[in-house]
Amino acid sequence: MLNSHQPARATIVDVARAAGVSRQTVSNAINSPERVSPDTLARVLKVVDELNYRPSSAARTLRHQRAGAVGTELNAVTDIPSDVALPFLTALTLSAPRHACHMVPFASREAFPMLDGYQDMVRRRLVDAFVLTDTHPADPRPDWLEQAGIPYASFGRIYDDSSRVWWADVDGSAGTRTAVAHLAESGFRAVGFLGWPAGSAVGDDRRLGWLDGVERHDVVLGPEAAAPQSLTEAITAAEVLLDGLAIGDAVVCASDVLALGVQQAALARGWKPGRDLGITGFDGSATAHLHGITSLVQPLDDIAEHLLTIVHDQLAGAPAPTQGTLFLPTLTVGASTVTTSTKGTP
Amino acid sequence: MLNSHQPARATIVDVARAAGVSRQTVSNAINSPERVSPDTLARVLKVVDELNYRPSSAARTLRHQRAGAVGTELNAVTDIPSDVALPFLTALTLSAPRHACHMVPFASREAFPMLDGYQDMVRRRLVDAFVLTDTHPADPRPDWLEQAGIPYASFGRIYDDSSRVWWADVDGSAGTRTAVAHLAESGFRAVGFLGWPAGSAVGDDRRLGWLDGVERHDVVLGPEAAAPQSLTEAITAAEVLLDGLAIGDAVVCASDVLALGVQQAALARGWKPGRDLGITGFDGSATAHLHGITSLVQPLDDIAEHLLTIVHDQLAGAPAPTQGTLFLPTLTVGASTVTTSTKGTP
DNA sequence: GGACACATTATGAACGTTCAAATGAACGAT
DNA sequence: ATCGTTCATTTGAACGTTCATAATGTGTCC
Repeated sequence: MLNSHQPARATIVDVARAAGVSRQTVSNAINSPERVSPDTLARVLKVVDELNYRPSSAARTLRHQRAGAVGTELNAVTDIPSDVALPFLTALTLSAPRHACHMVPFASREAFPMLDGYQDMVRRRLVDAFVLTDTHPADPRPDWLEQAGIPYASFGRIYDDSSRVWWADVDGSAGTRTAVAHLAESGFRAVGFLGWPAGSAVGDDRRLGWLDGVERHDVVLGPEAAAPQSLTEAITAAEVLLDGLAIGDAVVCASDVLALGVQQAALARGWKPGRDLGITGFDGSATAHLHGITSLVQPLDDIAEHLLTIVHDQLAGAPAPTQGTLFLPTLTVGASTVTTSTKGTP
Repeated sequence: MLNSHQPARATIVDVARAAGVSRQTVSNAINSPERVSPDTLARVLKVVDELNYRPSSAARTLRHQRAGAVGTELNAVTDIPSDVALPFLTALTLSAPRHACHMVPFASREAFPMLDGYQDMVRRRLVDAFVLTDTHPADPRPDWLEQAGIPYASFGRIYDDSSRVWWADVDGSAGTRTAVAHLAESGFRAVGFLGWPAGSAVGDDRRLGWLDGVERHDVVLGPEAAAPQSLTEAITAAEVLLDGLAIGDAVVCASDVLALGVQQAALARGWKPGRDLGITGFDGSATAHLHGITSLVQPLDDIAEHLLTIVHDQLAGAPAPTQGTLFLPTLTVGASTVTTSTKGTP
């Protein structure tokens, strides 16, 4: 008996009846208040409040032929989720109400038929648009979505084709340049680099920022090494890298996991991160936070807001921008670049 | 011109016309195929396929007075997200289609007015039910939802009131008991415990499993210590704990972060995790995976499936269960409990 | 005072679907 | 031959909203 029936929910006609006006006047009071006289507006809104009325999103969707929802795929294929996936989804979810929509996540364990989930959501008209993540070269999704006329926005460059403009990304080289500047200010001498194997666009970009930063600031060019996104391999690579560095030097890393590898390798040879060796990571992930590693935090809130603006504009038929947008990461300082320890060397 | 208009989407009447039948027959062909003759069924389904028809979820929602969606709140208040939040949401998202629904996340930066998001989604009829996470004692949500007649299911016990039955959780004591058994089999001698400060129901439960396991298996009771969910504090506590242990002993931890603290403390004194000291964590988080720590993986897929079944049953008016459900975590072995290293001691 | 502009409110229709009830056809049983 | 029965299919209505349009009132100008 407890959960037999939800309390009868008020509809627009209930409000209209109670306020002594017509459906349409209630609709106007909510959607275009300027079209209704001040006193009736007040009366209607009072009733709306009393009855706790909110327009049914389903009815609106049916009428407007617009779901008011944006789909986004959760990566359920790899076991280890990206460190930024949840914060990014949270940022999208927080931004969505500002764009009068909500997010609808979907996922699939199949690696191959990537488009199925997208097709299904479109056909059922559950979403109007998509936010893509983890776009890679030869990604079929942008192509398919454009041909189907479905708006989308990608977190991450679309490498396929430079004519694609519906994306926002983090300015990697600006980030590592900032990291070098910070290390220079903190008094570190030589600055090395631990990146990913060459060929990754994101990684190459971050490496360039390091090179550029070293040139611009008062630090010595240190050695560089590369490792895949794995802690053990990062440690191995870091050990070699540290052989070419001395106490008082620093390492800029292309990711937080790589930075963690450097930190572990440093600790293994008795170097205290921060005091003896500067280390910076990239992404501002929970991993960096947990281990006190200075990192470059991605402005996920801004990016999410921008991406939803993009799809909103597309739905409204606004003209396309001429290019994608880069956002600057911000440096958060952790123990790994703080030289003045309580028992530290001057 | 590119994205001027999406291709005209087929509706049920389009299919009906093309197949030479009525709306309702198409509807039946999709929803109750047994009610339509075999040959017309085939004909209709063929047209459905050709036109790529899928019922509009908005129209269905309006007709059925059911959103076919389940809301779940993303924690946007604390900076550091839970390690299991994303895998759990992914599991829910994967399970949802099996229950003919989809997930709708929502979030708020406000810590205080927790119910606002829930109220809003219900009033707009965007969701039929909720999946709760991070339920805590004196949590207002279960009470409010039950009074409002809104189905819900909680991942995590509802401590308030034992009459609450709409939850599923991980069997913590069974987990740590399994961990002790594994350590005993692996030949570790004494087994200590690093937990959270007493008073947390989850933590106390996991501690009991350790005690119980030590009693049942051929290991010596080691010392115990406590630390909050912070790496630096975990390391500090672990240092004290290790003073009471010797090479060949082990530590069971209430969480992966605590286990990481033990691992770091062990490395700091030159003990190799696995070979010299067994370490187990809890949750099977990305942290544990990254650092090669043996952990107890929560069966998130099963839990998600169960929770959606619960809300589905509530919506269908099925009788309530008599109690919540516990799920057993499974042990994944990492380097932190592997004694036979390539260059190891026999 | 009548025509006109304007502001405000009201009415019919439609979005796409499914339920409830009606229609028609086939088939035995009486 | 007629009457139920059953099965396959169709029709009318409704879910709640907003668009397009119509109706109403209110004042202004000549």
